[in-house]
Amino acid sequence: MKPIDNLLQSFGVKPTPQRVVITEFLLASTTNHPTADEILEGVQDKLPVPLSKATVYNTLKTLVEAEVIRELAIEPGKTRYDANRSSHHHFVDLKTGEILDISEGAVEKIPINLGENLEISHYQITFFGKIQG
Amino acid sequence: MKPIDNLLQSFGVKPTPQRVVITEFLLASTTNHPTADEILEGVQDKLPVPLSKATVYNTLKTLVEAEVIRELAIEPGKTRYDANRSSHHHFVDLKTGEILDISEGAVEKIPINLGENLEISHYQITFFGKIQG
DNA sequence: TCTATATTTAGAGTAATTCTAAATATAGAT
DNA sequence: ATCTATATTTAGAATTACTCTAAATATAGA
Repeated sequence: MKPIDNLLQSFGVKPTPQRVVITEFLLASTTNHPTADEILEGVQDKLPVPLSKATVYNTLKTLVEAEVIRELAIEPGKTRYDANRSSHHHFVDLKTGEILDISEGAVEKIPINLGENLEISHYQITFFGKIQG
Repeated sequence: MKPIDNLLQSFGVKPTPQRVVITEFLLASTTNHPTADEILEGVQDKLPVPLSKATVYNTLKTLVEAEVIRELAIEPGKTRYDANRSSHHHFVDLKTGEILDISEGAVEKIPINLGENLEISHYQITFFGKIQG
């Protein structure tokens, strides 16, 4: 059995061909965090049957709910998807819009206390800047 | 002259009635960070003329470009607007979706070094958690 | 007041996402 | 292997958030 099949199984998701190729595509997309359209575009040739956008959206929803992938709200109006399951932050290149993952270990832990009434479960930092040539 | 008129003037934005009521509405919305639709809904009675959604979107764009307000990408698919111009982060209540501003001073500065090739211009933290009753 | 420019408007258009209903695939019972 | 119930996928319609267009209105400066 393919390793992706195992991954999906272990998250309780039945590994259909559509889900497998979409998950593979996302795992291979380390710096672009594609949108649903980009996923459809990048994946449709990898199946012997036509792939509909409804399936892409259904699959992404299934994978998000099973916590195989994460949804990203970085630019207004566009939902991007991220298959990096380790805790991490993001760096957005102000020139190109490229989005890099920043491992949690790269950023010192913030000592936080926002007051007694705010119980923090997690936080997410988005850095904006330029990638040096 | 109204203080809002002055505020808009000082950012180089001509204070039309539509812009004034939209800016007032946003300044009064400290915990909900409304969407364009919520703004249209909340503001249309405050003018003697009908307010069109094109005007709401035009005005929001003008205000964002003039840096009177900020656009927020927190939930996928919805753009929210924030008239708090001081540097701040956000706290999202996982139960209600309510979004609170967290002043920059409430969070210790992070000593950051993401490597030589990443030049950070600013960062933005989103905290997720629960507001204690 | 006149004229040029800016702003606003209603409604059409577009892009991203969701819904619907039918077709196909799959898993488990026989 | 076959049958049947359930899950998945599909094409296309529908919805939502947003943008565009062209005409009407308002405003600023000559």
